[in-house]
Amino acid sequence: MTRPNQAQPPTAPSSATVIIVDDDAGIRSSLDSLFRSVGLETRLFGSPAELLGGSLPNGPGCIVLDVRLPGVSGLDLQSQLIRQGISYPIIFMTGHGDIPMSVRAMKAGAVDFLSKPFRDQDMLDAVTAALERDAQHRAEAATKEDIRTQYETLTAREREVMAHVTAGLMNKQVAALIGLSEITVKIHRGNVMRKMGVRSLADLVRKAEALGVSQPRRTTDQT
Amino acid sequence: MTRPNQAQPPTAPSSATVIIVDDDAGIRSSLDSLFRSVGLETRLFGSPAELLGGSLPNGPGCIVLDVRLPGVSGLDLQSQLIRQGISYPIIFMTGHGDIPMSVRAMKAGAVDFLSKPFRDQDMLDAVTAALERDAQHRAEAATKEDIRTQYETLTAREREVMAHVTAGLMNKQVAALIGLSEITVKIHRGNVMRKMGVRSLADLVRKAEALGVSQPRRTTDQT
DNA sequence: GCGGCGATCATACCTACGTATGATGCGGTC
DNA sequence: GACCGCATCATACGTAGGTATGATCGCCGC
Repeated sequence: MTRPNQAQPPTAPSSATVIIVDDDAGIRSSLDSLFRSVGLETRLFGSPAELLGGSLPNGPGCIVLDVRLPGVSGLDLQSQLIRQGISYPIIFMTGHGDIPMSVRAMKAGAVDFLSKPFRDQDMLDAVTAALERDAQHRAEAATKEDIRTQYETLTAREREVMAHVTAGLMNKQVAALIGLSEITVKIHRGNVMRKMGVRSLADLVRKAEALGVSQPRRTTDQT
Repeated sequence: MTRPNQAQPPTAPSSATVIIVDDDAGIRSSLDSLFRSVGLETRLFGSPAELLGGSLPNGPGCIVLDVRLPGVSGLDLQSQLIRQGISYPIIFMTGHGDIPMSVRAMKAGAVDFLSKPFRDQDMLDAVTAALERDAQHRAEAATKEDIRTQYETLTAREREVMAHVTAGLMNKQVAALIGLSEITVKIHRGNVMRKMGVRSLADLVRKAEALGVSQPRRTTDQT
């Protein structure tokens, strides 16, 4: 099995990694085969500890996780990963699950919850959905990260001015509010536009929204 | 049972309605008592048909639904309500449910999925969560509806100008783009600001974003 | 056919924005 | 101590935005 398609767009499913966590070596092996047969990379772990100890791939992917695991349970691992900011979508498998367990997992954001035995196709469908969700999440996170990187080049004053400007205040109002002359506000404002990589106020407002900066303010009609 | 609390804030839990759908009159009755005991209004239905035929309350609320129902199943009813734009959060109950059923319901947006018999407190917790979700949803929908109402007072030209202006174009660019003089664009722009009830471009941009109007445009640094 | 509304444009005036030039002061760093 | 980044402000000029006044034109409904 050679892989003739290495130079593909990074969002292509074939460059994604499925992280398999199950204490049954047989299950790991058959899932490994299943995912590799459709061109996916895999990483196998026998326990949550192994997963947390080992290094996770950086690229797109998802986790396929048995609920009943040695040490920490799958659901606990889910919470733990969420707390650690590891945001791979999770698909649960279980041999002896019950409804409350599945509901808890889904409430916590699981993509799917499959009872063993499951059909290969069901698992592949779930993984496809998970990878789509991951790709979506990554795209949003990347955009937001770029904006945040730009925002971090701003000085304290520039951030202050940005907040007020994107809230809809005029330069003179900003000046009065933070005790500056209008010309100084203009300079800061110009710096903000340059550092944030925008050429219109509209785009600056959008970036400010993405960052959660700026108070929306009351501007509804009359005085 | 008089209702001494008619003049309350609309978001107060006690003014919310729980819509109960179950074919078992005993269950209906005991759920009715449970919810009324904590100050909630109730509406009882024995089948999906009754629910769809009857008139639903306009105010905040949620639906408590048995999965197994005469005629349409609870899950089908869920899809149907979604298609009809009825967005009450749904809590499922079941006596003989299985995991795939619960997963399907949760994927489709159910708040919770309780197996009978359940503890009263679990049901109340689920309803509380559902009402919170509903309140959140209503607040967002109301805001968006207000903005849309304003947007609908705009003429075709005004909407066109609004889209370009909120995309970050200058008046003269908008004018060239749609073949007008700059002064005409200014007039439309002024009308847009007035009709949309905003006094700053920043606020207009935010409303445009909420409406999904305006193309974000490429403004990243260099030419 | 007349009135109203929307659309179009011109002139004019004022305000707001943006930037260049030049200058001062402060708090760090090398 | 010299240098640098940041912040501050003034003057000045050019562009962009906003609105008022006034006018023409086309469409639609009464």
